[in-house]
Amino acid sequence: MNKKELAKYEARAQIFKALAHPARLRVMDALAQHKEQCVCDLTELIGSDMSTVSRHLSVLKNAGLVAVEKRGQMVFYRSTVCCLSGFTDCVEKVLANNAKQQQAVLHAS
Amino acid sequence: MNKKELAKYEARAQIFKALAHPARLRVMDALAQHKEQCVCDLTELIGSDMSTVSRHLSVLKNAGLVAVEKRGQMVFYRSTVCCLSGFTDCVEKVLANNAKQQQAVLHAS
DNA sequence: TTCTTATTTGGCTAAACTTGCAAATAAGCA
DNA sequence: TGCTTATTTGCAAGTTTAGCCAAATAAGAA
Repeated sequence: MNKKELAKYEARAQIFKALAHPARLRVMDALAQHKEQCVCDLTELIGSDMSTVSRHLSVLKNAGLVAVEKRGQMVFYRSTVCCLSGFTDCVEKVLANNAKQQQAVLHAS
Repeated sequence: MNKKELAKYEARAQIFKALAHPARLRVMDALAQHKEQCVCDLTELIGSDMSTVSRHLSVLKNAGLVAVEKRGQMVFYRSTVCCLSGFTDCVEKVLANNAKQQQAVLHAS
C-alpha cells in the first residue's frame, strides 16, 4: 500500500474502530430508535460509570457518527448516520452464517 | 444492558473489531475484487511481514469474514461476505460528511 | 454567591492489539 | 531422504484502549 492508499484505509478503519465496542454499538442502536438521548439516559442504558459512557460518546463524536447539543445542563446526542441499519443487517447475516458453520462442524464430528 | 443483550452486542462488536484495521480492510477489498488470493499475494499488497499478514488473515477468519483453502503449499483466502460493499459506501458517506463539517468549521473561523 | 446536578477530563492500572524476528510446519521437488 | 518454498506460531516490545475514581467545568436553583 502506498501512502495515499494507506491513508484511505486508515480513515475507514477509524470508523470501524469507533463502532468496535458493545457499548458504542448499543448507543448507536438507541440513537437510531430515539432520535436523541442525554448522557444520563445512555448511562443508565449501558450500566457503566458515567465517565466511561461519556468517553464512549466522545469516540463516536470524533468519528463523526453522532452530533452533540447542549441544552441547559444536559447534553444530548443524536446519530448523524442513516445507513447504519444496513451494517447491522449484514453483521447479523455474518453471525448467522458463523453459527451455521459451527453447527456443521459439530454434526460432522 | 442485561447479559443476553450484552452478548448480542459483543458478538456484533467482534465483527467490527475484525474490520477495524487498515490492512484487514484492504484485504477485504482485494477479496471483493479477486475472488481469491494467496497469502503471498496479500503480503505483497499490504507490504508488511508475511507473519503479520497471516495474523490479520486469521483475525478475519475467526470473525467468519473469509474462508480458507489450502492447495499444495499455498493457502488461498476468499471473502464469505457479499454485503460488505454496502458498508464501504456508508463509511465513505460518513467520511465525506466529516470532511464537509471540517470545511464548515474552517470557513466559520 | 453558594449549592446542586450533569457532564467531561486527568491520572492510573490492567487488558488487548500490532508487529517483526526466529523457529516450527507442511507440501512439493531433487 | 534432504532441500526449498509457503505459511503459521511463539515470543517480546511497544502502542492503544477500557475502566474507575476523583477532580474540574458548566449551568440552574436557592
